Amino acid sequence: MTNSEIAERFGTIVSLLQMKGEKSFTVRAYQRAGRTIERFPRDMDAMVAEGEDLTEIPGVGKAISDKIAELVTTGKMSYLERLESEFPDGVLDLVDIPGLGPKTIVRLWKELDVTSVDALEAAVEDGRVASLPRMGKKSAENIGRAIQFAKSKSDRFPMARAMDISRRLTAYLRDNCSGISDLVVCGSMRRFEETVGDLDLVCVTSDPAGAMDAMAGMDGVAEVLGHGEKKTSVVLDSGIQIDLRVCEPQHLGAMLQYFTGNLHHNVRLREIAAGLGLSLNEYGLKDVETGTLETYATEEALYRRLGLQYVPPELRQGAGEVEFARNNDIPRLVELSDIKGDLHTHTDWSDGRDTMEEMILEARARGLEYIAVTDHSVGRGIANGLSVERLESHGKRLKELESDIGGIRILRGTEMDIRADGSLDYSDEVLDELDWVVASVHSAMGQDSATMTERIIKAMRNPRVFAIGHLSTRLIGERPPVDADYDAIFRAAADTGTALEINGSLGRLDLKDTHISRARELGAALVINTDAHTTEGLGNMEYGVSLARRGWCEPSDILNCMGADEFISWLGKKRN
DNA sequence: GCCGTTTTCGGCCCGACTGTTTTCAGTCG
Repeated sequence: MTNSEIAERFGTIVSLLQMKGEKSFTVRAYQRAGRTIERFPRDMDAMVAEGEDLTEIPGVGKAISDKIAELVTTGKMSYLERLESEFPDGVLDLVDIPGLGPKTIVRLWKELDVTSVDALEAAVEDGRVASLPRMGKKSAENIGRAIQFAKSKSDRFPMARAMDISRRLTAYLRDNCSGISDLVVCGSMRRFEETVGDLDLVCVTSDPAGAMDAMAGMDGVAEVLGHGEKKTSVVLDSGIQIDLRVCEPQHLGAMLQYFTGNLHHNVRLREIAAGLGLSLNEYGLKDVETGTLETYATEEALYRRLGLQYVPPELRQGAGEVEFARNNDIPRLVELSDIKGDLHTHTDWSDGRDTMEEMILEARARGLEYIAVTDHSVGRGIANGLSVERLESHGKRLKELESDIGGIRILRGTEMDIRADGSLDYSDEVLDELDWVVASVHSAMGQDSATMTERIIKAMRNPRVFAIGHLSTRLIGERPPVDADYDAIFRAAADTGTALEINGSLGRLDLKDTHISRARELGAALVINTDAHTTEGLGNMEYGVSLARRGWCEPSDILNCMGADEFISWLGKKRN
């Protein structure tokens, strides 16, 4: 059973406990535990099998630990089954309807015998919902619309899609509102989660009403959920929700902090504030005794006042980072300017759009000291993979360009297929002629865990393989990651000195954050690459860096933070 | 249900908006 599946069960428990009217703190304990488990870098399955103490996990105590153990060993959780038996089937489906909370769901069930989405729809139409006390025509209409929305809405948006929407949205607001001095996209996008639920924008403007109206009146707004003086919420035709909040400049620090989150990070900060006799809200810190408000124009100042080191947005996951900040243990995370080379790029020799020359010039313009051009190997027929003969010409051409273009070192590379049996697409003799080899899985992705694990480790044992590309092969929202023993792969990477790629292409973001942390812990070397197929694709480095930051990477963890000379000498050592 | 530079018991974050109400409950983030 995967961690996600376990987390899903905990999500169900949370909904049921809320409907039961259980103490909010109990509910929150399950909520927190579920979230922690979902993101935990190791499988609960394996930890239980190895007899490890789950209560070491933050937010997991005796009760929850026992429930996890029962679930992974028997496949069932008696506590959950008991809870489920207290509610009719179908009531849980109502939880997914926005605006409908546990209190209302229970009322609908007890007072109208509504136990399914269809029954609710009928009750809205025949006026029974509107006739309930403290409900009314408008509430019933809203529920009706929410049902339609829930039926059509997509889940969270992959980062690639959300980034695109966010860019157009901020451009629209800047073009259509006068007086905007700051406009920051906060929330999960600023934390660089791999998917985004909604977009949270914070805006400083001399014309708040204008910004509120511009948001509500934008083309492509399907529905206005709220339209107040300080906050406007809309849903776009694409189904994504936008929350725009305006504030005054002296509140910006607290406002950014508040809307960047995540929830657990913010709760932790408020606890710390409370310990100082202060109450943290989106306007600043309020002295509990006197009611005086301290305001902060920057997040840095706010964290400092709380006795904390500044926590970069990517780390604000409510996973212990606040304690690190308290002890001044937040490392200096890798930044885009630390990256000196790109080690995974494609040109029109295989399935890239642009020429070698264009790609190299763009890399140089971006300030890189070196670039590996890694067109596909022969096995990628569909991607115009290079035969041994073409690979030879490819390398020659790159050497010519290195001297013609100048100012950037060029590595003759390949992104070579790891075949289904773990053998490689080029012979050792061919690989010996190359400067840099990334090996990747592109086929037979449905193999069982043991086969896939052995396949990848076999490739790593070849000293000519410098790095494994996009290890999990997932495409966010499209293709699941391969089934493999990732811990075993990370250990083998450390043993063989093979680097693992952090692929910054927005559709991939692979390794994912928790795997990065784990691989780093186990001593594997990492590289951040763009997997660019166009000159613009070289901009993916920014995303790869954000992802690496979510994995707590420092420049020393990342091979391509080395300057060209140092890196090339590392290559020589690795090969021997 | 979890947890401890306030604590092994008694705490546990805070405000905007809406709808149906005349003062607030519910939901959301």
